[in-house]
Amino acid sequence: MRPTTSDIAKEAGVSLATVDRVLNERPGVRAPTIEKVKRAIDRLGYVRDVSAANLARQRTYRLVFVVPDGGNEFHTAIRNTITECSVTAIAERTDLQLEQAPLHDPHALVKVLNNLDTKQIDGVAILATETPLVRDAIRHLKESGVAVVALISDLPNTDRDYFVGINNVAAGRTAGELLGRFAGKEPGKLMVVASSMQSHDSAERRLGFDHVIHNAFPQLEVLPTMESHDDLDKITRMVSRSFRHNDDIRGVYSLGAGSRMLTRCLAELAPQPRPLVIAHELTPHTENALKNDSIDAVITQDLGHIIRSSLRLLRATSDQMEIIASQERIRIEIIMKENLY
Amino acid sequence: MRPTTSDIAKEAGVSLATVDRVLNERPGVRAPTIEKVKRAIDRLGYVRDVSAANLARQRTYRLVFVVPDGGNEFHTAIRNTITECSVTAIAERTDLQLEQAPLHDPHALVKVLNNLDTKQIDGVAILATETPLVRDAIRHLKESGVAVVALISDLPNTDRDYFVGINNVAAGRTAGELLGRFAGKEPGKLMVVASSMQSHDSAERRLGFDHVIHNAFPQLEVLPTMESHDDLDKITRMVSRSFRHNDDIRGVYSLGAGSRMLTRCLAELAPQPRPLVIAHELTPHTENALKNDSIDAVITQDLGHIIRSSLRLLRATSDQMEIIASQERIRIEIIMKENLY
DNA sequence: TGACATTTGAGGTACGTACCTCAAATGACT
DNA sequence: AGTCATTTGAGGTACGTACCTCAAATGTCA
Repeated sequence: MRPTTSDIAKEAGVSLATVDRVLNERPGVRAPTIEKVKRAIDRLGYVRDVSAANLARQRTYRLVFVVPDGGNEFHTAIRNTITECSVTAIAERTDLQLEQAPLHDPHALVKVLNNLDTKQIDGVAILATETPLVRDAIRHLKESGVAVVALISDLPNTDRDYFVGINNVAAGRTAGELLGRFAGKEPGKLMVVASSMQSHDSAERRLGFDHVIHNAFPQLEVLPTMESHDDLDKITRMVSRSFRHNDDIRGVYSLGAGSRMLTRCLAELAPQPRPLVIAHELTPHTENALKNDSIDAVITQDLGHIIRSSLRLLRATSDQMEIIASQERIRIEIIMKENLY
Repeated sequence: MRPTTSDIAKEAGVSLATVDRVLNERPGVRAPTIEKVKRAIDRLGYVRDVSAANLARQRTYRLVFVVPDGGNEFHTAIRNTITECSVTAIAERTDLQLEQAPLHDPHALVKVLNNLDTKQIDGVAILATETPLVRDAIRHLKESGVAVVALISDLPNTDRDYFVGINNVAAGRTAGELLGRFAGKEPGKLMVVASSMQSHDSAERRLGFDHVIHNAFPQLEVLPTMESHDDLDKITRMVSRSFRHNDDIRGVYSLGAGSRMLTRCLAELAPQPRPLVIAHELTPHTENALKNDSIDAVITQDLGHIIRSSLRLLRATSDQMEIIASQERIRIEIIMKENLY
């Protein structure tokens, strides 16, 4: 049987109330007494029964996810995953609230963050790009005792507690290795398309990609990044010009999540047989593209894992509990037609 | 606030005791009353507070994992993962017990299974090959009210409640697609090595592999499977003979987890540049092999996810709770040097 | 030593559910 | 209508922890 608080009280030779004060870090216990209790806890191997504790505490975790509104199918997928998780989260006494803010509008985002009632909230998960304004807003949240995690794109110079997502340099390297190996020995050029190089992750992916291609596949030349800014006409013009100027394009790397436009304009513009295509983020669209062979591979991260990991981290942080880092690592996943299901 | 049993009692116009009888399927309630209560449950969206229930019930889940002893580094990794998980499982009122049985000795396995005290146990997770004896033992467990899941290798013709692992045909297809694409257009032969074709998973992987190579990469020829039976001399002889007879071996596919011997004998026997190598299961050894470029890719499944998913499924089954299938799917992961970390 | 603050103990209630007992109400059947 | 079995209600205790109050014990300092 697991030891209970009373067992500790007996073992330490103190009363239940004192054990309780130590366990919940309530004031009014002298240092030596605290030590006595802690030693008893160690000796008996006591672990607090979280279920009973939450029951007694009537504890419900109130967590907020702040993610971009509208945007591409990836952002939609994120919002859907959060909504899905909020159902099962109820069983773990966790209320999820979804807040949206325009992706490239720091002011709007900060307004959302500052409007959060820090008294009511235990943690916030944020998917955004880092700006000084955002840094200040996060500092304010942390100072109010709210746990903060960065989602998918890290906010390294802020006070966030954790980053939940993949290493984007490594993701770019993975794309490079895959594309390089698929391309074979013949020389050729690689097109790189992003929706915007504003965001940390795109820049990091490009970095990793270039590095691997340059070192391991020198026969391939990486062309400058084309930024679509989510504008179909613009990207069509750029891609079309690129194909006219370069007759030996072996592959295309889509850095961001806006692959929908890319595949559409490739279908029109690309010579046959089409160049290799590697994109990021598994969405209904890229899934389809894999199935009908218009994309060769997708580098992705499991959104369900990301959200569930965020939940665990936010809860643990606001309870000041320890976390097992190895169980929270998000893998860089490679999805091809055959391991899609 | 979540509705409680008393809320249901009020809503249904019955007493708390009756609600309790319905919830816990105790006898002595007439059908129409049961209906009334169930409708109230639906109307209020009541979900039983599992923590409180377990607390009241003094419920601890006693689960047993039966996995192969000794064996290769993959089996060691499984045992380690189970041991790791058993620590965190305590916080969820779950006691894990690890039982070992020789991999290819059905009698020993069945002895272990039959020795389990079904009165004391809530669920069993089994990693084994299917034989009639095993089928009977599992039936017996199920009849005694024990939940059963098959781990990693399915036991399709038994009474197991769930299979936790990847689709091995798809895994073989993935290996095929990867190897085919890496190999390029030139013709060549592919060596396939397994520790034993006894096990379902090896056979299924081979099936998927052959299928993809045959249809998508007809320039490649798949050689007959070589069975190592975990014998280094034997596998060395076979591989050596194969290299002598075939001068155009482009790739090697290691079906099972026994890649350690394979890479060792490839290092000695394979011509330079070495053929492509794809193996299964990420272990310290394959991880190392990826790092020093003696393997090109590893197809794997996340053992942590598998164990944790098994825990959820076993607990849910023995509580007769519903499962969210989408959250329990195990992905076929592709690991290369760059997404290893 | 007395006054006072701090620390400790004792006891209580609460959380939501499980499970028990006993009495009361209801229904079925003669 | 009376008997009896079945169904329902009322009330209780318990699980392990949190958090509250009040009294008692202990320590500190003048």
